[in-house]
Amino acid sequence: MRPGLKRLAKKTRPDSIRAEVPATGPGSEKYQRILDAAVEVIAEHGYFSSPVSAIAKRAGVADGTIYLYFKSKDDVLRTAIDSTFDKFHRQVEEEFRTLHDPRAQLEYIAQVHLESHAVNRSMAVLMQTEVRQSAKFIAEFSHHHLVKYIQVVREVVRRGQQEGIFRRDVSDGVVAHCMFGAIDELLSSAVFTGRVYDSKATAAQVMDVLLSGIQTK
Amino acid sequence: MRPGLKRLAKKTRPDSIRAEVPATGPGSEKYQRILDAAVEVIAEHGYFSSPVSAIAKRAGVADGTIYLYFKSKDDVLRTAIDSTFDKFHRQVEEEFRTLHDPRAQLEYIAQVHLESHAVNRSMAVLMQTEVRQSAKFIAEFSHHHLVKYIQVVREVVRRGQQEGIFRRDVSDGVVAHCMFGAIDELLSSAVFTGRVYDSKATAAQVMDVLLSGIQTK
Amino acid sequence: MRPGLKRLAKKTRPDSIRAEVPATGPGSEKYQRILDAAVEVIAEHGYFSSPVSAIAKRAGVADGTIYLYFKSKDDVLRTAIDSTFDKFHRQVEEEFRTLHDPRAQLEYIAQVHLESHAVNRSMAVLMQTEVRQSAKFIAEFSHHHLVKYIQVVREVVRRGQQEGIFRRDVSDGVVAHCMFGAIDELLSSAVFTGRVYDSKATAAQVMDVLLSGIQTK
Amino acid sequence: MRPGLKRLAKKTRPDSIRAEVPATGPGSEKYQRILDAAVEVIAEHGYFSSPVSAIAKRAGVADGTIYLYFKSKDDVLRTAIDSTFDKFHRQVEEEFRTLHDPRAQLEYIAQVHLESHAVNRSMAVLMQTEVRQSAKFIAEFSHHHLVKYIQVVREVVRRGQQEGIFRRDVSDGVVAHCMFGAIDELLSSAVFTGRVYDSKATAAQVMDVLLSGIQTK
DNA sequence: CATGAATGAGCGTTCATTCAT
DNA sequence: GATGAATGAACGCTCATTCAT
Repeated sequence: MRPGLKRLAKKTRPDSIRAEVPATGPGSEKYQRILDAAVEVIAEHGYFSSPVSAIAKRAGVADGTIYLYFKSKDDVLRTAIDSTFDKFHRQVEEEFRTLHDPRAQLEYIAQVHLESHAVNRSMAVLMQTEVRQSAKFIAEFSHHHLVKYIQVVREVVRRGQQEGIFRRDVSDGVVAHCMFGAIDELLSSAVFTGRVYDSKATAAQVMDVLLSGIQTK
Repeated sequence: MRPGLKRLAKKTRPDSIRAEVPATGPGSEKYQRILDAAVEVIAEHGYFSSPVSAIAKRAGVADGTIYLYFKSKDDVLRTAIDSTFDKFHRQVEEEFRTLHDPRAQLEYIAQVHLESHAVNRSMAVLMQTEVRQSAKFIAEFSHHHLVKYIQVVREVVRRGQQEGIFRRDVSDGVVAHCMFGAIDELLSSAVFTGRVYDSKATAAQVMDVLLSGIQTK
Repeated sequence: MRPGLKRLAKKTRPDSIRAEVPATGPGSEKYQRILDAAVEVIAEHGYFSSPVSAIAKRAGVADGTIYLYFKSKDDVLRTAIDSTFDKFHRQVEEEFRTLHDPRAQLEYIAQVHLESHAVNRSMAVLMQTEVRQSAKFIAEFSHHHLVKYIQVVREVVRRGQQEGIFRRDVSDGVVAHCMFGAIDELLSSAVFTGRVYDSKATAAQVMDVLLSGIQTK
Repeated sequence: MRPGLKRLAKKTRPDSIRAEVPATGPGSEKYQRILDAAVEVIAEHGYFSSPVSAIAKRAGVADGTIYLYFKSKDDVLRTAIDSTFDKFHRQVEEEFRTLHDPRAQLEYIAQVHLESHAVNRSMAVLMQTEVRQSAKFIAEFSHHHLVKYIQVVREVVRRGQQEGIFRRDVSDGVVAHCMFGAIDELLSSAVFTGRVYDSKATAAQVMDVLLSGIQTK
């Protein structure tokens, strides 16, 4: 891509040769190893109780090496959280292309959210423990991700209301927060107790409660 | 030493009466001032960014004084969180003596939970931001409180199921987590955005969703 | 590797002629580029605030390359200072072959010294800011150069005294230090304030003061 | 002084009892010990080669203690340099009250300047080695001090010119820089070689050269 | 010759905790 | 009981230097 530009700048090194992955870039193996190590260590001890040296050790690199790949300790955590949310949103976006029923869409979101536990337990712990921390640098950028998540749910709820599937006399915002909070709490509880569950089945149960309520008719 | 001063200050109250409240115990005024200061400061800057000296300054005492009342910095935070949960449970227990309808009981819990924001904003911030921290010393004992909260809700749900008010085909655990999570997330969102709301009205909305679901009949 | 490129650049000069200048020796182009870059960067930020990587970048070489041409970071600075003093002494020596009047000799030294600002401003800054640093490795070898400078002036003064042009009742050492210090301070002041001046005119003024004093007769 | 104000704020602690010297203030013994240690260590190894830990060790305190008395490592050096210049200016100001002849005034300045070597050799080294360093934070505030010194000399020179004692056809700025430079260089040379001299006699010699020139009549 | 990723010792600074007063 | 000066371990981060390629 943009071959003209590149060729102009580095005429002697054709794109065909190691065009991908700059040595210390996001794609390199060490980059990923550091990220994974950081997620593990921070999940175990918390951000502030995880010295950079502990992350480096877990990743099998020297302390200083971390700073070849990331600007700061903050940057490592930020990157890990960003990429998790990004993956979540990409997955949801992809599925929504073929899944149009609002009920099914909500259930899909619930399921993907709950699956995170199984996919990467450390990351799930980290998301539960650090994302809402009050340290301003984390809180502020994390908040942005949560807002985006809520917005996606709100849009689905609004569409469901327009289509007459959902009640119009409840606030889409309240519903979105309730749904996110319910799922997040189930996940959180599992994270803290070490319980495992079936994501699909649990998602179905949550949706049943959300859609029909718990009161007998 | 300095017996004159002491006598001057306490002259009106014989030692025999103050015996139950040790000078540095939970009842003393300074004890409470330190706790309040800690909650405020930690709510503003986070636990790890709140030096003990900042808490001492806010409380109007010397740094060292804190260690006459608490074993450690951890201990201060732990105590603050403990007492908040204790108060919550006492309040719920008290109300349940006269409030027996499971629906009303759940709504009462929701309302008290949501009210915490208005009652002590700093404490609400702290509960949202520090309680789930992964720093082991906080996470582990916090978990105990959350479990107790969930258990109270589960019992109410189970009673509702026995009384035929709630559906029997949903798990009381899932319902409890959903309810706690929904309320907590609404509170959390308000904390982060600085929004204010009407606790009673919001509690009613949440209960409406939880009891009746969002699906049109 | 990349033999084509190399051959293109050096095609006109057979190896037999380049034999005297080892590839990484003082005569090579890269050697000089590194020295120049070092002087510039150090003049801008100071020795201790100039990472080797910054010098390498400015010189357009890799960090490691510097160590092919110099033993250490110290060595780069030392070499730069050495070569500046050497050039100064060579220039003075050359001129003295045809310039024999002690007054004219002193004025020539003053002028060359003051000209350094115009010739290479970065080098002038570096000479004013780093040469007297207390970091032992710099201070000690710099001192040697200053001593040599003073000695040249002393010899001129002594010759002037022998020739009856200069008073015999003042110490040649004191005079030499006064002259060096006066010129150096004028240069230093210009370096720090960014002022520019006419080297010849300023040299004349300094010599006027030194030769005739400031007192009215 | 300002007893009303003080009494208002601290009514219970009469001024007569330890009215001077706040515990960590500039007057305390440890404050001075740290300053002295810093001057010594920095004079020996240079600012950037003097870890705070080395200064602390020399002062016989823990590393952290330094930060109870100074804001930063910079602050220690800055304070040392400031107080030296302040003392110099106070001394000159004081003497000028009774010493009015411009020639005598210049000679007094020269003498005080040269005496610094004997008074505190480490401080003299530090003044020679760090004051003109290029590290911006030092250079900029140091420059301010040098400018003030030069200004004092210029004023004396101008007064001498008005009184007809000094030639009017030489620039007061050039004369001031020459004089400062000459003295500073003599001092510097003594500092680097370890030579000792008689301040009064040397000051007299410098003034002789400056006033009468080195040329025979 | 040239590269630049990797190293790890060393830096300035913070802060929970202690203890002499 | 109360103080706050003092401690020193621990932190995040930098950078001179090496060495496999």
